[in-house]
Amino acid sequence: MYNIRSGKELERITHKTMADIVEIRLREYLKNKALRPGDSLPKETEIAESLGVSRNVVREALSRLRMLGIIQTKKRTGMVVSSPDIMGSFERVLDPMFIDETTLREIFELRLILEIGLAELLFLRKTEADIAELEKIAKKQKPTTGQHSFRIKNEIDFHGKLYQMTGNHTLRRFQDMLLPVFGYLVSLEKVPIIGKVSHLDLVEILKTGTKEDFRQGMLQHLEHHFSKLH
Amino acid sequence: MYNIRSGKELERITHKTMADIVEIRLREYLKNKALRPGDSLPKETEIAESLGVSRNVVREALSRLRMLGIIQTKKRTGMVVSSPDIMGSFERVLDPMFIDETTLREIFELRLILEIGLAELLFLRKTEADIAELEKIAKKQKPTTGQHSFRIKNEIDFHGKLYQMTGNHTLRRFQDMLLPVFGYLVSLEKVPIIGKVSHLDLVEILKTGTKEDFRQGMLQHLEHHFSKLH
DNA sequence: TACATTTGATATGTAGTACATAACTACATT
DNA sequence: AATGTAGTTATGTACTACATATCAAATGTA
Repeated sequence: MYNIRSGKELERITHKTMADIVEIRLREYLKNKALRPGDSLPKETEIAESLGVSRNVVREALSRLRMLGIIQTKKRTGMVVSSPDIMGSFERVLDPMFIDETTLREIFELRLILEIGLAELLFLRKTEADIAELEKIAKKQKPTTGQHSFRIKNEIDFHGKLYQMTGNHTLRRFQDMLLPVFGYLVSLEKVPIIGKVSHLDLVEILKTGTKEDFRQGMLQHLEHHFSKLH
Repeated sequence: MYNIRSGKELERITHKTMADIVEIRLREYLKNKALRPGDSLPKETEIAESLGVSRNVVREALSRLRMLGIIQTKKRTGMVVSSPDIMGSFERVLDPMFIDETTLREIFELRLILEIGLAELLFLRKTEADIAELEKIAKKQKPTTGQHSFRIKNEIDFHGKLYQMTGNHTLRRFQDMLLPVFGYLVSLEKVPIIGKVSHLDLVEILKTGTKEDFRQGMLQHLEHHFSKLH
């Protein structure tokens, strides 16, 4: 059960436990049998017997798949394949607590990139109602009375609304998860930095401008973030 | 252990198993004690006793954290907190097999958006050597002899190189994971569609053009994908 | 003293048994 | 036909026992 990757360097020897192996075998099983959500799996005892391991080990592997939402279990009925919430599983590890500084910065960049590309979907799907709501959020922000915590909340509300306006639910949830990372890094700013282009300016562009205008506007709005990249 | 959300509608009753609860409690424990990678956890039997559950249940919960890379275990030494590979955990569920059509489309959109925003990092970090390599990849593609599988591979190589050139490792891996989804959707195309702007054109823009030129070029290159959105 | 070897202790890994519990099925009751 | 009851079954939980890797201290050797 040892695994030495024969490359240039000596890599870490990783020991696979039975639970690891069973997890892999179960994934292969799902793939090979091309099981779709709703299809049912053999019962725990059968799996254990087939693989020649204790039910205990099987349950540890199943517990993982269950957590990810790949399978669902019910007493007496047994187990069925399910469609996992892909963002939910992402969320399980995306905690600034665990993540090293480098990755945090990279995730931050990822967000900036998304924000620029957003214009595409935004101009495809924006509605009058959405723009009105966005404007309401933008107007709440008073540049002078800068309570730091409020500023961040408003920032989140505005950009969150933008993501929601794309009509892409997955994208919206992705941003939701990136928020803690974003918040963490912004909280390091001592002085609140206001971009040359305000939220209200962006709303105006959405009303009367073009996709390209919006991209440029967003770039200006996030200028102080981009300028920190190197 | 029942949970009835008292709202307007009757919502589904969700049953939390002990393993679910223990998983949550362990996450809280890590948070509250602000444990950092390297710090060690109590041993299984102690956790089981503290929480008043069997070691079995504790192991199922730990098995989940272990899979995500949040903790690592060694015999005799015990368990230590670890920094998870965030993309790795994503990978575990991002299989076109499990994902429903709607989410697949949303992920595809996500990729298109990234591709547009990419220009920011690209023009910040491109090097002569990278551009040379990119050009080599682009030249391999012969528009006439269009073996479908080769075309896809070349497509992946080119765009993969672009992501790699951003110097953002997380982004690169993110794209890697999106590839199966991308490949799946592109494979549905009967006739290979060539954009108005070719790979070689994009290379040329990288050499002599501006960020904005590149964004426009990429938009043209992916035009037939964008045109399908609504 | 310095180093190598052996031995024991310890926490995780695996196996197996037993029983609790939810939920389906079929049958009985009104 | 609707409701209630009993039996069956697969998962959920608990407990025990032992295997195994690994660290640390004790022992032996130069």
